[in-house]
Amino acid sequence: MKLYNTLTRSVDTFTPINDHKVTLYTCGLTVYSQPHIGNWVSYIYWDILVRTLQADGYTVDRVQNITDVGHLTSDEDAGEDKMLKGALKEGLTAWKVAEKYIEIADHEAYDQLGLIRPDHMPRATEYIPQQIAFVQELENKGYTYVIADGVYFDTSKLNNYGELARLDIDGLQFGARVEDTGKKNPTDFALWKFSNPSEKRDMEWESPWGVGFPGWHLECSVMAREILGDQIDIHTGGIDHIPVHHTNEIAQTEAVTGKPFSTFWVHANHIKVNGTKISKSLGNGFTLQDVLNKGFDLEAFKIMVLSKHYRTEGNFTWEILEAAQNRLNKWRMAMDLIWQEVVAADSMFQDTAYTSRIKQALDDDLNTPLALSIIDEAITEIEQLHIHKPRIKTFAAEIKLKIGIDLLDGRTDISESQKSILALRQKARDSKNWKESDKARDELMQQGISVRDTEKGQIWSRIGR
RNA sequence: GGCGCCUUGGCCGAGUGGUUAGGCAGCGGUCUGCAAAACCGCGUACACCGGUUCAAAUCCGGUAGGUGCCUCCA
Repeated sequence: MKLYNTLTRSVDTFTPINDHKVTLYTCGLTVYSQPHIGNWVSYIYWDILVRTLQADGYTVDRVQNITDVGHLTSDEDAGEDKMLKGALKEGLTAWKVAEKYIEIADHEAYDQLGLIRPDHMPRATEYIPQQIAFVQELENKGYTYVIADGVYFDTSKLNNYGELARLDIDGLQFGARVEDTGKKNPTDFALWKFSNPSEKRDMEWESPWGVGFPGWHLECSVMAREILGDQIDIHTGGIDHIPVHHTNEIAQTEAVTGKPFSTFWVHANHIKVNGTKISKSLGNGFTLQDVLNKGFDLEAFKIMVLSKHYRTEGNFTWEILEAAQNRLNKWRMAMDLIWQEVVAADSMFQDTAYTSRIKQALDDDLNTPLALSIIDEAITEIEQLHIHKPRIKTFAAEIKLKIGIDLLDGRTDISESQKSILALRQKARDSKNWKESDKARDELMQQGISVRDTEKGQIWSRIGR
């Protein structure tokens, strides 16, 4: 398959380090508040990435971390601790806040959105000794220095620092909005922060340098290395991570290992809400529950997300979501044909003609909008009664596997009594008893089943789900 | 202020030099009552100006508007 690599700024053919196994690391959520739809957008794309790699015959070994330790609200010295902030707000300890939102995020991602669960979901707090050991390695190699508030990474020791983001180091200066805390270079970042003695922290640990907590970027480098090894195939994240977080992950890991960290860096663009960006600090993000409360299916939300490419910026409005819901309804209603005895058109449905094109689209840098348009084509052909029931079922199974959307989800044949109403209606129609036939139609409609008359006879479909 | 990105028909959104994207909404029509979320047909779109080329939505330059990062965030 081909993937856009932020390192090279081009769409490159993907080849893993090992023949059939792909190691994949995804930056996970910081679990201090309710996830919003913007958070899920990226994970929906990474889900497609995993599915596509699997369809290409790879075994995917995937790590998605859980950031359950509070790094500061700023990469610099100033700012509040996010976990503490969340804890304070809810009257809980930082540990309890983490527990709460881990549970919520887990439910939303894997139960509600039906994403594939990563193979490893390590928590930052479970890797404290390893993080300390990692900093010691950096210290031994001479990449660190200690100042009043913590242990810092000296970015000037690397000659390729900032390569990923193409940072213009000379153009960066100690900014006016950042206090000068004694860092040697503006891009230097904390590896280990010391606890402020005047402040009570829920989360702090002993270290060779003093009591404190790990810096923001450390956990990803450490957990990726501990679980997947020194070098990985793909590292994913949101575009916001390019200039700082991923840049610093690369700096730390490559300083320790002396080898390229990840072959591919893949970044998802953000979705906006009504044209402005979603930001946790602005608190303007809708949640999955908001989507459900408005009567939409989460699969419609997934379709809305996938109808744009992962690298282009998206926008969320209820109108756009409604269009996606209508599209989903149409797909599902076509599926109802597999329960019905309709006379097929001359040619029969060719599932593989569509699924191979879908695979091709996904292999081309995850072109999900194109893949969805191919589903549209397939559905149109099915609606034209080019039917072959086993192939429609195979097609639906393939869509579920490759796209993660179950077209047959919860759909069943109509009941015997509903079938007899249908038969009665046909009888009434044959004798042109319109009053009776309309009554039957109304009765079925009340049960959520619409009937339409075609030259091939009556066709029913369930409305919505 | 510095560094980026974006601009496709009412809405969403593929497409990177010449061939129909697709969906949603809308309009018209079809199927021997009506209806229908079904089918068929309809929009001749690519911000603006200039350049390159036999040929540009697609390449180059400029203009305008929008937007992102430079503070946490997918």
